Amino acid sequence: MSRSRKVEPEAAVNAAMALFWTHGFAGLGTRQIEEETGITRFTLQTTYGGKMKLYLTALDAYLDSFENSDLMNNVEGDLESIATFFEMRGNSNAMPNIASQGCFMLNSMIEFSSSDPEINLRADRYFRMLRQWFGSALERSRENGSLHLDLHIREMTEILLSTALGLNTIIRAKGNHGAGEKMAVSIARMVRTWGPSEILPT
Amino acid sequence: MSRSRKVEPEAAVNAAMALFWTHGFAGLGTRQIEEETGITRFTLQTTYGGKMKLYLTALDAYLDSFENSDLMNNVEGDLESIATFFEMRGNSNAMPNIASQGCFMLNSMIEFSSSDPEINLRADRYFRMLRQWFGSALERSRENGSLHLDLHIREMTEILLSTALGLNTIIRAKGNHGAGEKMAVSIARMVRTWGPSEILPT
DNA sequence: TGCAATGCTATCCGTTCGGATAGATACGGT
DNA sequence: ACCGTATCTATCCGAACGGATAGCATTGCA
Repeated sequence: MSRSRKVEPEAAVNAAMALFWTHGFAGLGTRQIEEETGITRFTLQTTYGGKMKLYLTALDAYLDSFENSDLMNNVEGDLESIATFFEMRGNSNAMPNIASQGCFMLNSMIEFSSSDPEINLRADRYFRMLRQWFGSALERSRENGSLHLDLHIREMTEILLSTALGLNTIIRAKGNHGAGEKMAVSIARMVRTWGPSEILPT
Repeated sequence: MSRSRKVEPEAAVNAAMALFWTHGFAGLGTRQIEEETGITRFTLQTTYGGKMKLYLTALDAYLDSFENSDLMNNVEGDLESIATFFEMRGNSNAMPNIASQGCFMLNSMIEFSSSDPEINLRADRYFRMLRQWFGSALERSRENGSLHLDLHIREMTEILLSTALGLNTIIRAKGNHGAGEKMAVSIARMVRTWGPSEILPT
């Protein structure tokens, strides 16, 4: 058989994910990938198919872990789950350090604009996931009778999507979750006003 | 005296703005700047101080034109102005083509993260402008009695900021304003529910 | 009409880019 | 112990990068 790998593929992809997440695609060189992941430039070509393929692999891994997270698979999700989602995103203690770099998928969409079909596919997957999760949580709230009747679920879903993107933007721009805390708390509180009680504690 | 310039500085900076806006900083080479703006690489160094300085100049011009726009200087701005702002942003016919590339400042924040002090200064200016405009429009609505008493102006300002960022993100990701229309309309409608009448037409 | 000033053209520089290649090395089945 | 195989190390490549420089062209004023 063959010589054993210096770095396990999973660890390598995770390390590459963090690097691309932080520096973007154009901002990260293959030599830096080599240094910080342990992947040699040779292996980058032969095993991972080059820089762009590795990037897409890392992005897929990112979306996979998002999709497989406890949060996204909580079949009991309702209005309160949504509020908690935003509160967590803006809380430094609840999030890993890397999340201070915003959202990898969002960063990717901004860098590539809509010019790369492979990126577009993944962006669509991301939007689908978020809309689906927000939408079904709102539906569940409606069924529970804990959502105002005059709210449009489709429209509220768009609102939630936009605020989630905005929150990740400001976190990246400021470089820490704390900077998004005020925004996250505001969003969470707004979401709760969509529930039956609309009294806001001051 | 000296030889006259081939390209007027203002036109050159505007052309550079559109290029950086579209391709980002790392994604745009000095030779491409040369070809598409008429600025020679020589002049880029001597007159504009290099690629980064030109980028910052273009970014400042972007923020200036934003600050000096009719919209931002409407001293009568209220809840309806905010709703209109979002509707316009998502309307292809009301926006210049370049706006399908999202917001130059947002793109810049994502690309540079929080690593460049010069970019951070401009990001802060941008946030200040948006928060100030949203905030004062909300205050005016409150004074007019056309804002729900139980709404917190500071928190609604954060919501509006996040949705504005999110809207620009999705427009860039999709490559056209139309893609943001559903989101924009949803945001506008939510804003109007903050007014005295909370009945939503279906 | 000549002169000083400035932008122009053309070329060169060193660096870094992503990727390719050749030979050394380590591994596991036989 | 040997051998095939896959990964390693160590280069090398052409291209593109941002920037620098020398000399030509053009300008308005003296």
